[in-house]
Amino acid sequence: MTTTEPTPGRAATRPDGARSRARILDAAEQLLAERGYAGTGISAISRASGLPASSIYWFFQNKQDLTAAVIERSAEAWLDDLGKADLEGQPGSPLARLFGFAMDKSGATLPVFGRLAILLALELGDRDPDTLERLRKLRRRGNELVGDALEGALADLGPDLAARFGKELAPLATAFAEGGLLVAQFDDGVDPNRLGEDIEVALRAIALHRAQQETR
Amino acid sequence: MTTTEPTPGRAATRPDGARSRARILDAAEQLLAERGYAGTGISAISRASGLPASSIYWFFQNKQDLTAAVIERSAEAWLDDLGKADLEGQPGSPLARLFGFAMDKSGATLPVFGRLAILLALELGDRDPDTLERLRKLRRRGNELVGDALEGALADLGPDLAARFGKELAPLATAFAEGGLLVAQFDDGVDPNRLGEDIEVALRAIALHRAQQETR
DNA sequence: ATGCTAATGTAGTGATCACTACAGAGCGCC
DNA sequence: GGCGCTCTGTAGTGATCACTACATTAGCAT
Repeated sequence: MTTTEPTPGRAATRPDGARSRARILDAAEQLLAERGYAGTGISAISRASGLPASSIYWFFQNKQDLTAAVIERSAEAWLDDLGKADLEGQPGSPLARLFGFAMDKSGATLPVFGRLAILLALELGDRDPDTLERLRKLRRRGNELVGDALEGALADLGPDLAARFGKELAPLATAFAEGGLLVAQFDDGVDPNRLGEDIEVALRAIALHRAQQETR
Repeated sequence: MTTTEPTPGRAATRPDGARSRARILDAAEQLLAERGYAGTGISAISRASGLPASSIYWFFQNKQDLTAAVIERSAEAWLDDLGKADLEGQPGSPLARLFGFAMDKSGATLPVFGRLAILLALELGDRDPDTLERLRKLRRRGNELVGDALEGALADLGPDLAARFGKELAPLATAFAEGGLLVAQFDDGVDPNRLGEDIEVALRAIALHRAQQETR
């Protein structure tokens, strides 16, 4: 019931086929992140990609399947960025570097996958548990990367505490980042350029606070 | 062009009319907060409210008008709650009390207006500037209330700093709260019950950090 | 009780929805 | 050069979309 496979949804074999598939994914990604699932029609994706609906249904079983592919691909890109940011020897603290990469290149907005994840999770909710679970799993992988960077940022608390709170607080860190970037888009009063620094300060304080609470 | 008034959208004059209007708003509010704008059909609202579509169009001009009314009403309820929480002499710090009220009674979820605002802002975006502006204005009123509570929570920094950072950081506080509650709904690892405390610690640290940065 | 109109019921408008059937184009391989 | 399969173009499916026209019911005032 949860597995899906009526008309397999072919993979591209010829080079122009692969290009078409990518164009469809591009168009669908942009539209889904911008207007949500229900607000994005197949005809709109067809128009934006320049390919007929029959091509869309050649590569993908149905709208859900296409959406799943979009999610997967945009998450891949996001995780790649996070991974790169975590490694390269760049200036700034690990967390600040991470937020530099996490923010969209075009400005101080949520990365596409973040928008997609929040919008789809809100809109589909419990009515599409498959998609929800897919998003959960991908976010968890992101949180692991954030956790590594956070551990680095908390190094001055000592290795034990840093390791523990890096893992423990990673979801909170992404939550704050997403909330901040989200709100910054339609609410002046949140400065996205200070967010990285703010969040780092915030998490260090929270870690210290939790540590103190326990020793007492 | 921005003003809307083709078929005025009557107000209820008879008591049963008022009840019907409220039922329509109830159903629309729940569905909109759950499935978004595009995902909520008039027929679904009709079904959920038990009233025919013609009644919906008796009270409201069109779907946009109905949505605007839903936003306005749910914001009113939200601001009421925030106001009450700010005044009553209850235990806990002002901010923690605020989050107690801000969270939905049914559990640790975003209040309906918060969900509505984020979902609609994400989904409609720049394509519906009227709605966006309406949301902005209501959120600003909420931020004022949060600012007052935050000022109380930062009282130990001295009256000047408390007043300044209460106002300055209020949008960030709501952003963190919204991000946290949002993520907590589909991501374990964020404990909504600790959020109030976490955010208070976070904001105090951020305020101190900013103050220190300036005096140096 | 009668008249007025607020509110509901019924039926339908054209447009768009996701999706399909199927023929034709054009590339890849022998 | 010809065959086969991938991909595209055209056309149309029934269902649902927001919304309307209009007749009918039912509450209120006099």
